Amino acid sequence: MVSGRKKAFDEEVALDAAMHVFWQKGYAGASLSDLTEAMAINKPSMYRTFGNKEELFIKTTQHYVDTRVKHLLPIVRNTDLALLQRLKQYIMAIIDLQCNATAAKGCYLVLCQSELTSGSLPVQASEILSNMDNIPTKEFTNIFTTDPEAIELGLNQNAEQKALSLYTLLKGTACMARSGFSQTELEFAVDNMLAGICSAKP
Amino acid sequence: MVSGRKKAFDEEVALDAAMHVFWQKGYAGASLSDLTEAMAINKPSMYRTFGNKEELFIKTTQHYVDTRVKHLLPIVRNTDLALLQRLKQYIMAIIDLQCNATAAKGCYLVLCQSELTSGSLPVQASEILSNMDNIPTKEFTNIFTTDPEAIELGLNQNAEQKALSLYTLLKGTACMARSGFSQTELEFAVDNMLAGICSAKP
DNA sequence: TCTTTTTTGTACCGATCGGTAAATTAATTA
DNA sequence: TAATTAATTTACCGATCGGTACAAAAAAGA
Repeated sequence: MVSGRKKAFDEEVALDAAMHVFWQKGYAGASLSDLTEAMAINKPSMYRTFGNKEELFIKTTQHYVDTRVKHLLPIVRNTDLALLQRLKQYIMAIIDLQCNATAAKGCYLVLCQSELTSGSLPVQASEILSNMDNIPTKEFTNIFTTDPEAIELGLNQNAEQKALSLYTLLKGTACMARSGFSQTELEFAVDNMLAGICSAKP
Repeated sequence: MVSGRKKAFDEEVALDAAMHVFWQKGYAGASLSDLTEAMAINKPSMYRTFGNKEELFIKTTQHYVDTRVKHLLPIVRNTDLALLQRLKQYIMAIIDLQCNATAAKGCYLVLCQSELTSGSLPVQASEILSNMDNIPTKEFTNIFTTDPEAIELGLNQNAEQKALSLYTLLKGTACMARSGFSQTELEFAVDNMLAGICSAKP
């Protein structure tokens, strides 16, 4: 076994606490004092364990995706359900995350992506957030162009625009959730957008 | 005439420059150095003319509404055009503002409203931004419940939810615009949402 | 010209920013 | 037990934050 004093905190717990700070304040708005206070450790422990503020942010971002976002994908890929049902369930699960998260409202990624244009983010963090900005649209587009049920509904026509419409909606609900709107209030917007996508004429 | 040295800068020009800085960096992210450099004045001139950072922000926020947002309202109130045409034109005019502004992408208000929950905004600025968050929904709701054409289309049914759907969409396009998406790409989302709202069954 | 009024430039304030040096404490190995 | 290794605490670093004191500069009235 490795010798030396034992770490007095759980890295995962500290990471989750830091994630909530970034979720609430963004990258630039979260000070090291905010972070280390929430993580219940002091600065040298943070720097020793996570590197620096940027590396901590990159790790919390990955932690957010791994623990909050990634596990929602099977919902929309579960072909046991009808396509529109899965789509609705998946979108509502995301909105549930946006509205009913324990500490911070809205979406961690949407908030921090708004800092991209500000130029306040370090380069590596910028690239990671920028790359994540295309994933949901690709997922929706892939479903619309390959799923038999989607093709039957005509969703393969202008698939990418329809996918972009859903992603735009989700960014909107993230903002609305941050402003305090409830999942129930936002559900109507989902229904309306889904209805619009299905009624679109080629 | 009032004696004393003449001001060497135009207040309106300086205000517009400050607005663009807040538009790009948000309230907390915009430092006084950023602001005074863009305004081409030094700090004592700024404090003498505008008070402090918060008062400057309040004035630039009002300046944004007055010069960028307010003049779009007649579009949606112009009953010479068919309802859906005006709605589309109005929404597209807002998206034009979000996508094609000279300096900063996205919406000044949406960006700064995301700072509300962060607690990084002074109280008075918070209240102003918070109050503005209800105006568009009220405008849409008012149209849906009073306009004869809207009633004929059934938009008076669940009017507030439909209004909230459009507002959610606009917040989404603001985020998308900030990420670099074009007005053309976002137009499809508008068409889909409008189609969804009109196809909604009571 | 001389005084008064206002703006400007410079230089600074305490507080906080992200980050770290150095010594202490705790756990392991020898 | 002694030596080694790692984590903790405290105290500090230069830079920047929002904000200001003070004196020089420029415009007016007397």
